[in-house]
Amino acid sequence: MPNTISPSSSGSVVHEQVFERVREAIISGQFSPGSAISVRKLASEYGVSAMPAREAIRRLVAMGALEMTDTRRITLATMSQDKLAEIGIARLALEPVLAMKASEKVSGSHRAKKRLIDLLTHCDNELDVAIESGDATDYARHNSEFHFALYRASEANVMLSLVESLWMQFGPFMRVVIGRKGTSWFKDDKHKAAIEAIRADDSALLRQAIYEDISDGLKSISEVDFSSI
Amino acid sequence: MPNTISPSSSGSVVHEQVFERVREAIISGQFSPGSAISVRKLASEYGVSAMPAREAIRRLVAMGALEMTDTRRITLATMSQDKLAEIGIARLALEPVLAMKASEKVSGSHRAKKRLIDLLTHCDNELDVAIESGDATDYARHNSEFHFALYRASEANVMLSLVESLWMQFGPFMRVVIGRKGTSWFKDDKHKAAIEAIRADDSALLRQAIYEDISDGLKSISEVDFSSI
DNA sequence: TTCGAAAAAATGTGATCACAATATGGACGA
DNA sequence: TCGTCCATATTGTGATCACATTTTTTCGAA
Repeated sequence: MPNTISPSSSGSVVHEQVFERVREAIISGQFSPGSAISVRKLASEYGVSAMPAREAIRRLVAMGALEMTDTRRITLATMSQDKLAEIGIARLALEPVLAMKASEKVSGSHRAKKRLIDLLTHCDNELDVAIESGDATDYARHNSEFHFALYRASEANVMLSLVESLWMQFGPFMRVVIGRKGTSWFKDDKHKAAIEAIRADDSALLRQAIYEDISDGLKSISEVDFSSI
Repeated sequence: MPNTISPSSSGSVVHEQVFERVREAIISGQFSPGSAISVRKLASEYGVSAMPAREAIRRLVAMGALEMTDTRRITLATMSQDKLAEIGIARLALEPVLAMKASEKVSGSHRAKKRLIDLLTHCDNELDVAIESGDATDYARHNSEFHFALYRASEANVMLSLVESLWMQFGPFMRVVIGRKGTSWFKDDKHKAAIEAIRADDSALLRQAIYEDISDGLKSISEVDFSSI
């Protein structure tokens, strides 16, 4: 039981720790779309009682990461053409703005800017390793880490929460697509361009880079056959 | 205790009914920003046990409608200049798109289009009554009803959920602002222009009308003194 | 072997209790 | 009158149980 939650985990509230763990797992694609989740299974998996698992699940359902069937069964969110289109529109509308805000935030402080650039460079390097090795799970995790490291720097928590919700909804689906098409299909991201834009304090250019990064990614998966996922 | 939840309420799940009731109350501004909420109080107010109240609260916290203090107290979300700016950006990015999608959805069916126009006209008429009578609560409720009647017609549930989250966050604050400045301050909305745009199947024009409606509303409250709310 | 009905297991939900932490109100002293 | 401290009430959280419903498995008949 390597997933057992230790008392030292961040946040002394158990249901919060469960939520964070599951969130991480969902975004990095460790669950399959439509797969079943249950209160007791989740509880025993993390070595907690039913209550924290219930609360974490309730929260994940509210964020759209989990769905409840008509018979009150809990599953991971599924994907459809329409839903993916919606998520694409929302991502393109929100994430470039977050990126721009992040750039503007750190442009005033050399220290903060360097810290962000270093962090993003680190994430991107790990991403390149994942692409090289073809590990879809690592790719999904490090790609999300790159984006959210950038977005978090904007300190725009309201919009950040919306974007998190979006990522949790397409994360499991994205993981399947990556595993099917191969990580190399997604190697031409705009991450290095984004880092350079931050370095140049060019928030408009960063906005453009993130927009294209998202747009390209969406294009890569638009011709996927949904019926088999 | 007129708020007691009856067994016949929609959705046989109690915590869902509690959630809906509180959500409605929050959007229509029946709570003050920062006011205290507790599990047991909410439970007794709706005549239910603690569990459904807990689950409803958890869900509302996940949507940003409620906040948890550092000492684990539950309060209604508060507002700040930064937060309002974020909400404004997100609203302007998402809601006009929802409106456009709604217009495109109903433009194919005369019956659906007429139904939507009638519904929106009804909402707008009630809104005018609220403006006339100066009832801030009625204004808040009917204004939200107008917007969401439109957005729901888009059948874009992912984006709709994001927008709902935004409204629940600024709803209580908005209610205070309306009560302070008076409903007549908000009488120059673009609702009638929006209805006409739908009638003309001009989704771009509708998009513009909703954008301006939101933009004007934001402008009206941008000079509010936050420290007293 | 296959299909369907019955038995068994699993599941979400609601209710209640215990507990540690926090907030509240009042008494007391300066 | 004002601040400090303490007793009390309130609160979020976790744990456990019961129950109705649903899912899964089992087993026997065709």
